Amino acid sequence: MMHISTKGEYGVRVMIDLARYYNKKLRSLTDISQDEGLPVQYLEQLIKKLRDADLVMSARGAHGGYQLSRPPEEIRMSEVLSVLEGALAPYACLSVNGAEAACGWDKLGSCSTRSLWARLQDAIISTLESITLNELVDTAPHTPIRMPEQQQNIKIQL
Amino acid sequence: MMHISTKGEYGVRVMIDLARYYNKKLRSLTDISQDEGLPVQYLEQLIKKLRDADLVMSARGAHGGYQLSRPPEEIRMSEVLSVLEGALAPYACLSVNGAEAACGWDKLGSCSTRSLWARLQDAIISTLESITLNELVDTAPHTPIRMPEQQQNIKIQL
DNA sequence: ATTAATTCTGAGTGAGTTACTCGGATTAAG
DNA sequence: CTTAATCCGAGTAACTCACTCAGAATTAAT
Repeated sequence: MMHISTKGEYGVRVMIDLARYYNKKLRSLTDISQDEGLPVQYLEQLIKKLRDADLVMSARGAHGGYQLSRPPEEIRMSEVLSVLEGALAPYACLSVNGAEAACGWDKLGSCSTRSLWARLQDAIISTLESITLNELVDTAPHTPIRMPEQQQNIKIQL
Repeated sequence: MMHISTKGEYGVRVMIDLARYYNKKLRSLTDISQDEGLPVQYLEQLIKKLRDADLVMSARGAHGGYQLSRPPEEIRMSEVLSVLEGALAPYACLSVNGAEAACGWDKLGSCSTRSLWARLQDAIISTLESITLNELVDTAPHTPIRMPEQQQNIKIQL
């Protein structure tokens, strides 16, 4: 029911790749794309978000590329994913700063589902905050691969 | 980033409504629709899933309607939401019976993001399993309302 | 200087999903 | 027989996703 889009999936893979080369050398998108098996031009879009959020730094021109702007152990998955998937709660029910306006139902005094989504959100956020980039690097042996067949969303089964 | 669609949101609201009338009387969709402020014909689709999953029972004809097939305290939100949102993990990375085939990357020996999604899934499932219908009924005072403005997805902010 | 390698940027696109609506068939109560 | 309800399948406008395309800007190496 809940799914991570390829933005999140690919973006995390890019971050893991960059973590492997942290403090070693710059990584170009074509290199990342080949080693991780992901479409370059799509990655350009994703990494722009990561750069805007100051999670990665870039160097332009020949022999340019990207690198993490912080050590992997200081990068939490909550940050990475909220940047990639574009977090924002249009329904103020779930806005983080509770001061925001209420949703349509809430204004009328009874938002029966609010506590449900709130607890779900808490669970998601706290687990993602508890996982840092270096944990993922450690568990994954690095063997460059080719791209699998056409991608789709990754659905999380309940 | 992760969002609950109106299927999940509306479906939960319907279940809460039915829980309020559990063992009292049948509830017709038009009644539910008016009291909860939701489009009838859309609810027809949703409640079909709930019935197929044996979460609710129906009676046809005049004075027909729906009722829960189990007491609210025996209905977990994990059940309700998986029925409504249609759970299935196309990427076997996340299939519940671990015996399934691996995803494209996994076959090649390195699925670096697997442990991340697995931990996220665990968190989501366990929180939803821990919440039963009657909890939501208790916290929400019942005041029939009209439909708010046009609905959209409910996004969960990170 | 020129070329090649790279980041950057904006626009476009085909396929799929979402959130519904429409039209009607079936069933049962009064 | 009429009315109230569940059932069922199809259709649709708007949106999102997962990309691609085309090209401008920047820099290193030759």
